Amino acid sequence: MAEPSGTARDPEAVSRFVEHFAAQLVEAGLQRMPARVFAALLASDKGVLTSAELGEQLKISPAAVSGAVRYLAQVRMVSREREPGSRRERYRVHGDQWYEALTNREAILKRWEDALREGVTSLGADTPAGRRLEETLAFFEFVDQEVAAMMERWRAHREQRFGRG
Amino acid sequence: MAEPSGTARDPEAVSRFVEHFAAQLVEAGLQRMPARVFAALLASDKGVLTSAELGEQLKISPAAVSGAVRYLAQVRMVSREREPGSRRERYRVHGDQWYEALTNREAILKRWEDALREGVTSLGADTPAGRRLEETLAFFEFVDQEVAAMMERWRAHREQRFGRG
DNA sequence: CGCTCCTTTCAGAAATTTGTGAAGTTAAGG
DNA sequence: CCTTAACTTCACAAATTTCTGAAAGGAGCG
Repeated sequence: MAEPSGTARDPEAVSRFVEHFAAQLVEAGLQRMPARVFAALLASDKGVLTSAELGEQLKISPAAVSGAVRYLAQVRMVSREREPGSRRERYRVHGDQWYEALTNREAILKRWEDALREGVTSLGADTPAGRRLEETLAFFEFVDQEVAAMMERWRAHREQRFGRG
Repeated sequence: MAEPSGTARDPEAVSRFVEHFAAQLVEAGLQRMPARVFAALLASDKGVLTSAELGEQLKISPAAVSGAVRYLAQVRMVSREREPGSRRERYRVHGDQWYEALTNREAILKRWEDALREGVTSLGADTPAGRRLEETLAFFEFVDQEVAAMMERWRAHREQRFGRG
C-alpha cells in the first residue's frame, strides 16, 4: 500500500508522477523545464526545494533550474526564499498562490480585451465584424467578473473541506 | 469615423487587428498559423472565409491554411462547410461555438485530474505531498462545475444583451 | 469517363526554441 | 580581504517546430 507517513518516499513513484503531470502541463502550453520544476515542487513533501535538489532530482543543469524558476516566479506560480544564513535559495509552491496564478490568465485576458477593443474601433462598431468583436469582448469581460467570484467561492469551499491550510 | 457598413473595408486596418490579436493568442499558447487564421475569421464580415481568401489575406500557402484549419476544426474553434455546388470549402467561426471551445480546456482539465489522482494514490493520501495533490485535484473539480454554470449564465447574459444571435 | 479545380499530404529547408558548459557575479564566512 | 559556495548569464550545439513547394488525391462538371 502507501508508505506510512514519515518514511522515505519511493523516488521512482515521485518521478513517475512528476513526469506525467509535467507532460500534461506542457501539453497545455507550459515550457518543459518550468513544468517539470513545478511538478517536482508540487510532489515534494514540504512544497519547498532548493536549486540543488531540483537539479539532482530532475537531472538538469543549474542553468536550467535558474531559467525555469525565474519564469515560474514571474508568473507567480512559485515564490523564492533566501534560506537565512546561507547562499542557498529555496523555491516554494504556496497552496493558494498558484491557483491565483492560474486565474492570472487575467493579465492575458486583459490584453485580449485591449486588442479586441482596438479592433471594434478600427473596424467600426457598426459593421458585422465590429459587432462580432464586441460580443467576444463582452464575453471576456463577463469571464473576468465571474472568475473573481468563483475564486471567492473556492476559498470558502476549500476552507470548509480542508480547514485553513 | 468608421466606414459606413456595406463599404469595402480598409484592408490595412483589418490586417493590423488580425496580426495584433493573433499575437496575443500566440502568447497564450496557440500556434501561429491557427491563431492568424482564427483572427482573420473573427475579423471577417460574415465570419466565413474560403481557403483561397485566407491564403491571400494572410500571405500563406494552401498547405499552411490546410494545417491551420484542420487544427482549429479539431478543437472546435471553427467549423468547415462545403460550399454547395463547388469544391470550395469555407470555414466559419460560430459566435458561441468557440466560447465552448475555450472552456473545452475541459478535456485538458480532465487529464490533469487523472494525473493528480494517480499521484495521490502512488504518493499516499496520508503524506503531505499526497494531501497537496488532493487539494489541487479538488480545485480542478470545483472549477469544472463552476465553469459549466458560468457558461449557462453567459448564455442568458448574452441573449439579454445581444438578442439571439 | 476524363478534365479541372481545389484541398491534402509529404519531404525537406529554414527558423526558432531548448538546454548545456563555462565564465561571470554576488555574498557568506573565515 | 580572500576564498568559496551558490546562482545567473551567455554563446552555442542540438533538437524541434514551422512553413513551403511539389506531387497526389478527390469531387464536381462536362
